[in-house]
Amino acid sequence: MLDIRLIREKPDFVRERLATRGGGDEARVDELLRIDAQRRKAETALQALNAERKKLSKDIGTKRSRGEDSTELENRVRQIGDDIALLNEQTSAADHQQRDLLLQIPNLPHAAAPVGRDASANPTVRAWGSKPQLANVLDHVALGTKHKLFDMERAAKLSGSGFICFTGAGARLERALIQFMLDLHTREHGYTELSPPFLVRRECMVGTSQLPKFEADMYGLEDGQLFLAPTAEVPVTNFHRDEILRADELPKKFVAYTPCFRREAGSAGRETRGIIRVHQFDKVELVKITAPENSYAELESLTANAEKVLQLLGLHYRVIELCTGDLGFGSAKTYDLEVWSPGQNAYLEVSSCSNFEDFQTRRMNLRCKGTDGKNRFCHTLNGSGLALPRLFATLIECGQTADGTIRLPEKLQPYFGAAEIR
RNA sequence: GGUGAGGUGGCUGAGUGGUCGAAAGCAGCGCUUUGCUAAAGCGCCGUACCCCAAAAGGGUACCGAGGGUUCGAAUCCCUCCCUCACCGCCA
Repeated sequence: MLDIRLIREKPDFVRERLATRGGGDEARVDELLRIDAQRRKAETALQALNAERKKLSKDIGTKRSRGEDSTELENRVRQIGDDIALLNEQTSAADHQQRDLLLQIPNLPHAAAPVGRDASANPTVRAWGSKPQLANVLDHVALGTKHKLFDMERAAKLSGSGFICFTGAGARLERALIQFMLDLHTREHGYTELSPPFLVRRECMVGTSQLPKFEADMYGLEDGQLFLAPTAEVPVTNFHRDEILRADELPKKFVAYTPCFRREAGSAGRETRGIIRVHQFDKVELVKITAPENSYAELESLTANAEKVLQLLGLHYRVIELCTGDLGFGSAKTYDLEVWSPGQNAYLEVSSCSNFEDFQTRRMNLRCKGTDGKNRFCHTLNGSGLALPRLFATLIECGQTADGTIRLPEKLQPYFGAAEIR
């Protein structure tokens, strides 16, 4: 959520930054300014009336205690009460209107973000490794079928299309990857492991900005209050919601494994083959809560932490920075990690590392006390470390050998319990 | 799911209709005293928003959340959330 004061004081700046996203949100600034002015006007009038009522009510108390007649005062206060009720309604209506609108407006892209319309304008920041030389490449679907690593048809029988059921060695490989990544981030990178609930309240979804705008993409329970978490970002970032953290306990670094549930409404057709895009997938997520001045340095290290997974698995990848038009709703700056999939003959996004600055903490009222004793909104960051299905797919594709076995990276072998899948 | 007891400032905890944004204690900050530490004394010590060009200053709201009663609500009533205890059910 943007700061209404920033919008009030620098409307042109806000319009200009929003315009770089290409979503047309800059057009809402004027509406917001109008509501803000209304709100403040009503609030000022309301406060004046409240002050008067407060004073007169005390006078009534005084008069009564002296045994004097206070009927006239009471009538006056009663009248003020009616006016207050009216103004109160106006004030809270304007207040809600303002908040509702603010919740719909995306974050401002970082000043240095590459400006562009869509993914084609995303610059590559760096790359690691090189494409493997493979002959007669089978893609992950063929490999998975051949080695019985997952069963798409039976998963559809259970839950419909877009679901996957890992089987046998495939299920074990999935589990090994999760364990491997959790160990790496907790032991080598200093993250605290969280195992959060997968169902989260509506407020949490608003806090991390999945709601109100993207409700159609979420799985909600019937009561409308609980949602299946679309990413561990939601429960983990909201862990400290409504708190004031001490400066000396920052940054908070959390890692969590959870399944992720997404309707992916309207996304069928592209990049949906096999297990590339499903309604439920596993992910290990990194989350940081930082002091405002450190968040960009923390984004670099968080991204490096995610990259480390791919490096240890020996998978070729590139890091791209999202341009303004491709940036997620709440993010000010995002790096995507894309791993090379020989089967898809394409790079696949396996991680998205973002700095939300105070966009989320404003929504969830998460602050920290500065050394000057003043409360400030923390900055939040998150990144996949990593998403499982695409990593799984790439791993088996890259591990395929001429003799038909799938060779696993050395680092993973102790977790899987074998060097290869036969 | 049922019954009962609760939710007050960083913490403990008083407060059942008016002068209560809220006693007191602890923690924290400043000053005084002191050879150091300690102790004692004094003062300060919540958050958000509004007015003001800004500062100074002034004001309003907030005692789990939201409604209601009342001239006036931390205090009375209703709904919800949460915590604790016991019962039921259950991996």
